[in-house]
Amino acid sequence: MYKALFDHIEKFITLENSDIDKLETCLELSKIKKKEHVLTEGQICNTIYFVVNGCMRQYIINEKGTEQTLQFGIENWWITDYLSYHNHVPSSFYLQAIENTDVIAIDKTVLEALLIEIPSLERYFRIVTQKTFGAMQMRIKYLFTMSAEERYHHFNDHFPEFVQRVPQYMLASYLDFSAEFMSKIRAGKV
Amino acid sequence: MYKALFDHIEKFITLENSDIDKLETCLELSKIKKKEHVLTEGQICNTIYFVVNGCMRQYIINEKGTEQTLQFGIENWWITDYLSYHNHVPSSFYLQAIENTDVIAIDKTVLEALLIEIPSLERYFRIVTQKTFGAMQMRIKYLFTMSAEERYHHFNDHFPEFVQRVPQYMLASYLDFSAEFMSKIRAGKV
DNA sequence: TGTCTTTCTTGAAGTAGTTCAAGTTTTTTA
DNA sequence: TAAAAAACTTGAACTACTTCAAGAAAGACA
Repeated sequence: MYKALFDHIEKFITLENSDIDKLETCLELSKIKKKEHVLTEGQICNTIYFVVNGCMRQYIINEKGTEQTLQFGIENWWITDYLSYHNHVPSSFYLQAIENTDVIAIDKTVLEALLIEIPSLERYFRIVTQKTFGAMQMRIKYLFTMSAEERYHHFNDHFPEFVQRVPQYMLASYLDFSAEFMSKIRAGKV
Repeated sequence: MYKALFDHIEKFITLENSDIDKLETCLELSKIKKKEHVLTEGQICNTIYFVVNGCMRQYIINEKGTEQTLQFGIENWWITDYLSYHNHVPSSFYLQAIENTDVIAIDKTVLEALLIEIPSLERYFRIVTQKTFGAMQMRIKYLFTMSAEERYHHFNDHFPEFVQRVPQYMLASYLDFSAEFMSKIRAGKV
């Protein structure tokens, strides 16, 4: 089960066998049930999650009481609240499983120790974060330049399987429009 | 002039004197004139920029021919197109100085060599990128939950000096509304 | 200093989305 | 397999913005 993570790491750096052993002793697999939270608003986030199987999401509840999904995390993605994690401040977000999900959860103190033991992991996390940041820059571009309908079709063209996998209302909020409008787009009534 | 960067790095890691010497030989200061570009759409981005003095921005030109600013970079910020940088694909963005700006520009090949020579720099970049990513997550939250007027006041409350520093139309597009609407918000006509 | 360019302002008209409320369909659970 | 819960649909009314066009003000530079 840890293999998913080892494989992912080895896309970016080379691990010695001894590193793999060290890593293995630090990791712990955790099963998150659908709808279960691993972080809620106001908590301090001290953990970083690698999704092995399933799907997580980061969301907020706005002042109208509606959930808005800001980020999804599927297989081979890391997900956490980096601001709360690094600045040790209460989180503004919820982190929830939207399927039964297997994650590797690494506690901040464990990770710190690990990064000292295996410095090349710094490189791994640096590259992965920068690439994710690059994807986020593109997402902002799409949010800024495309209409709701264009965003939906663009997303659907690029990730058709994923669109089938999550409730429409979550995807709607991720693409920054209402669930009702999503319905109308899909029905061609717009 | 490099001191700004050394100081910034030492907020996160400790540099040996020998590291500082190594670093110093690799860095090159570059002066970017106001309105000058260091990256235009379609180019591959092979450089990462640390702003010492002045201000840069990342922007696009949308299909109506209007510029939309996606990101600003002021003193002590790194700015680049991470997607183009890592995936070696043409950039979707422009990177431009909006004031006469001093940057430390590090070429990808130079940086790669540097990171091998000074592995603790991986840690520096990892932490800086993750913190910036955290800030970006908050930005998305604000874009999703606040009205145009709220976004303006919120930004103005947090960065009043910066608001004075850039043209309103650039800030308007960064906050994702039109320059005209910005005018009306400021005049209280909304 | 004057001229050119850039930035900001204003109002009127238009529109891409939201909100609400109610009903229907699908999925989950006991 | 029935009942409950979650997710999706629909139309009508509304609104937070955009767009356009034109003029005014401020800033830059020859």
